[in-house]
Amino acid sequence: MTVSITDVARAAGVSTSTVSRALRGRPGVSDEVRAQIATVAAQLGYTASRSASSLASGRTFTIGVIAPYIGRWFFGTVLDAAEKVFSAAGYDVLLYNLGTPETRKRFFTRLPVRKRVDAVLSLLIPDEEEAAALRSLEVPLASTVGGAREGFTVVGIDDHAGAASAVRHLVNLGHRRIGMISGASEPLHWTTPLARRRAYLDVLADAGIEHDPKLEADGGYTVEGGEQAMTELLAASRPPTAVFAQSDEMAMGALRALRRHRLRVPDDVSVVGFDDHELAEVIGLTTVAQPVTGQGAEAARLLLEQLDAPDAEPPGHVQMPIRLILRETTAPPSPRGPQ
Amino acid sequence: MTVSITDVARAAGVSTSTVSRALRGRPGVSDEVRAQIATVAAQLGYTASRSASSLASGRTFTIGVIAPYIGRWFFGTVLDAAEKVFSAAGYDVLLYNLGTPETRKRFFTRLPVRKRVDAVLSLLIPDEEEAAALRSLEVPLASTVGGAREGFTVVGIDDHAGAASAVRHLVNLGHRRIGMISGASEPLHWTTPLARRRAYLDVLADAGIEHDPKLEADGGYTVEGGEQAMTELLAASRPPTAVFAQSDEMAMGALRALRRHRLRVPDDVSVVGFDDHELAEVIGLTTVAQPVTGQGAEAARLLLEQLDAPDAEPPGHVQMPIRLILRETTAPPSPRGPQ
DNA sequence: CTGTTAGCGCATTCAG
DNA sequence: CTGAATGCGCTAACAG
Repeated sequence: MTVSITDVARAAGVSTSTVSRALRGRPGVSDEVRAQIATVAAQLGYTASRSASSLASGRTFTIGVIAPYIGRWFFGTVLDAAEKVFSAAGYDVLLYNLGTPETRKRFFTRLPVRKRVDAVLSLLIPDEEEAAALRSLEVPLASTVGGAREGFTVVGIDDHAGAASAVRHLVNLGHRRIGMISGASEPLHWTTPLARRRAYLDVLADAGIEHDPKLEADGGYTVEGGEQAMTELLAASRPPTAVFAQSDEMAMGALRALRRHRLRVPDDVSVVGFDDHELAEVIGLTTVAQPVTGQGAEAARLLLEQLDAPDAEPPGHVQMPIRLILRETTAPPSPRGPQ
Repeated sequence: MTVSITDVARAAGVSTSTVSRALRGRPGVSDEVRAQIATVAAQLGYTASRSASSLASGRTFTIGVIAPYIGRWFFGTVLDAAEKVFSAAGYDVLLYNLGTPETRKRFFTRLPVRKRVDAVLSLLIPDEEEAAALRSLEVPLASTVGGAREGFTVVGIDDHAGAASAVRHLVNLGHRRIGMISGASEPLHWTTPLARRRAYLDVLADAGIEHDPKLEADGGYTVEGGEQAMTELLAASRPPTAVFAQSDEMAMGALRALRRHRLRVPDDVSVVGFDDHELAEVIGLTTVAQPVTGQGAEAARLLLEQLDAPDAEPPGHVQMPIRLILRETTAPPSPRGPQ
């Protein structure tokens, strides 16, 4: 039924080892024979069985990618970019969507990628135990999120600097009551929201603005969460005149809440997001842009580099540039005061 | 180094076949021995090599998913949903991003999934040659896009009915000059935009409205494309009072163009989209909703069903429900006329 | 219920 | 430059 290397060898009148060498471009085959074999293989529609060749060689030509979500813009975009780099180099991508605690736990205990991938790209921040499990695979590891981590090549951004630039922008515009909608604070090892919050506090302190805990709300990184969080902030006795949302999706939720409350943006309330979501421009959202596609591609590239040169010292942490993009959702506070 | 089935067998004092049977839950092993083996395997941190077991059994427990994009909302969402179903059933997902003509061509000529997957889910519409290539894999095939197709289980929507409901809505509001921003018309086998256009023409004809080719523009399924297309439409001598965009992303681009032209929505121009993108609600976009998550999950489920019962006749075409969602971007035409 | 024996399809020694 | 032999780790008959 399905054509194997033996069929090609027989049809070409050579041995299977010659076929193997010829097709993979290894030395030790005359150009003549090589061309002949290529022709025969094409005719027969031969493709080497990945299972068999990985079993024999130990290499899988497959990269495992683990992510907490796929449908969400940031992750889909990183994945898209990384996949292109991998496939261009002849690697396949094995995808694991680890959104729920159960799937996540099952993945790390059973480690289905063991002996199945040549490297792993993580789009989620593993806790210490999970990181150890990944290291036990003994393959190159990379990540596009979180801070530096032993055994991983992390291609990230300076979350503190990014968040600081957003909040400082609001301060410079003259805002004093600045709220924040933060990302999920639940998994403690998820350092991103912590770093961004730290920046928020630091900038306020620098500006001599007293921190008001009532001006903080959790938006869980979703549009709905952002909407709820904004609603909470508006319910305060003295609502903010400006809000820093830790992600564009939450910022969009905030915009919706403001619209429902008949508040104008930026006249009544200013809003800054974080990410530069593909629709941020459509909406006119002021935000901190991070090179999402670039992060995915760069992480993939660095992983391939390690695969090519296993002995070289892998880079630990690569910082990608960020920049504040001013659009239409921020302005000086209304002279009439909040509301 | 890495622990194999032989190590487990030796440690448990049984043969490798018993270990194999025990760990895969096959009959013919006493509960006692099975439990013992499970313990030993866990202690040693044993995971069966997928390469070896697929080579031996012919089954890969892997599903190939091919998509034209991943970062774009529709595809990311379908993929997310499908992956969850597959992984819950113990299957891994091999992802192929076939966005460019080159990657696409390479995939279909080399067919890297051959002997590597137990089934294929396609998020793109293959042309006849590509479909034949997939059929040659001799594994169950499913798709979430396009119309019925031989050898495929297609979980789609009634594009004609969906588009018709959108255009009819505009007609019912009293619009006579109704424009359309269509999806990429380039690959001829891409039937979706054709079906939606057909519906547009049909509804206009039904309403006794003469079709004006100047009221159609191509938006290539992107936000930027939608913006450009809308700009073109506005440049017409008699611009439309309402526009049907074949995707929400193009509708969002249209909204942006309208804003730039200082036209109010829906007062000056009404806009309807298609998809119910996650941000459509945030923007208040009237649109035709399709159950994207449901389509991905259902297609995955049907594929697994075929894997479980290879002899059963696979369903050819499953129609998922659609519905028009009225929000804030559509209203009767302004009594003052266009502009 | 359990062990023995053969491959699955290929890459890689080692000879020639 | 080429072919013959060996084994990667596992599953699937086949015996017992």
